[in-house]
Amino acid sequence: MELKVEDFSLDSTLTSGQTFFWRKLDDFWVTSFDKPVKIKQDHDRLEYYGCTEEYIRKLLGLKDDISSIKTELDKDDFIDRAINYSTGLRVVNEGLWPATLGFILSIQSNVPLIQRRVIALSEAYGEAKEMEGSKIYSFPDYVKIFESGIDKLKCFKLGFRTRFVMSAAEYFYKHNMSESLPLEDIKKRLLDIDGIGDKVLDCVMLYGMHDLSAFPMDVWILRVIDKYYSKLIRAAKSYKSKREIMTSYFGKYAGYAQLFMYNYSRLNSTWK
DNA sequence: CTTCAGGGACCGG
DNA sequence: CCGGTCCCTGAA
Repeated sequence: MELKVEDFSLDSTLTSGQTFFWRKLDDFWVTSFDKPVKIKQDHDRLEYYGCTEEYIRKLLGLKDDISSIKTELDKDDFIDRAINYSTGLRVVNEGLWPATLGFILSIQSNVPLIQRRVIALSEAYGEAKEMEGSKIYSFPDYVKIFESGIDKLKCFKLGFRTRFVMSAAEYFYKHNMSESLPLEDIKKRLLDIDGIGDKVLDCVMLYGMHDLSAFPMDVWILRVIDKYYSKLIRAAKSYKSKREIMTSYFGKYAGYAQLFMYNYSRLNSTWK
């Protein structure tokens, strides 16, 4: 199966720290959020197996009108540079639970470490499925995590994140966390989970629910806005007040501005 | 060997 | 709002 794309880069989208459950096997990127899927890009052509075109377009943010979004966000010199540096980048839409687990595991961690943790958990709490002869584990299941108990989870050396992961698994197990709930209800519920604060919440809403108005601020973004948007944020000290200012500045697509700025700010990072 | 930071959250004051 | 602390890993 294949699909034409424009202003899209599979490599940069999947290695930009939004999603942690992809592996590159030969020329293909492979994942299994529920069933095994593999995708390869050749210029403006995406070649994919294991799912529908609709699935791909949703998962990789290909439904977004990226040129309109970039035009609307292009409000100053700095974001203009970030936009031009981020050709092909899209905000993914990987689902509520995958984003919740991924960004709990991201706390005080670097990207390769997060990826290793998700892979390791998938081999214990995911389901092994076959794809063209090779075994692919699906995303860690919160039911299995909860039912297996805390002692097993400790084997994965997640540090203080162990109880956070169990808290999330228990919450998803016991409550109805449907993605079709109103966004405000989902936010309120997520904050009841031990290990989800403002920042992780914003990541889950942006990358898990594709709420493009969400504006997660990690240490890199905070450095950037302190430097380049100091006039805007002025007296704002707290996370909430800074977020309020930045989202009202960039508008309903603030999440894309955040992704471009994050990507641009990591030019000199150690793992790129 | 030690030190430090990595896409923070939580608790106490 | 501020500052200390939490667990683990890898780089310096």
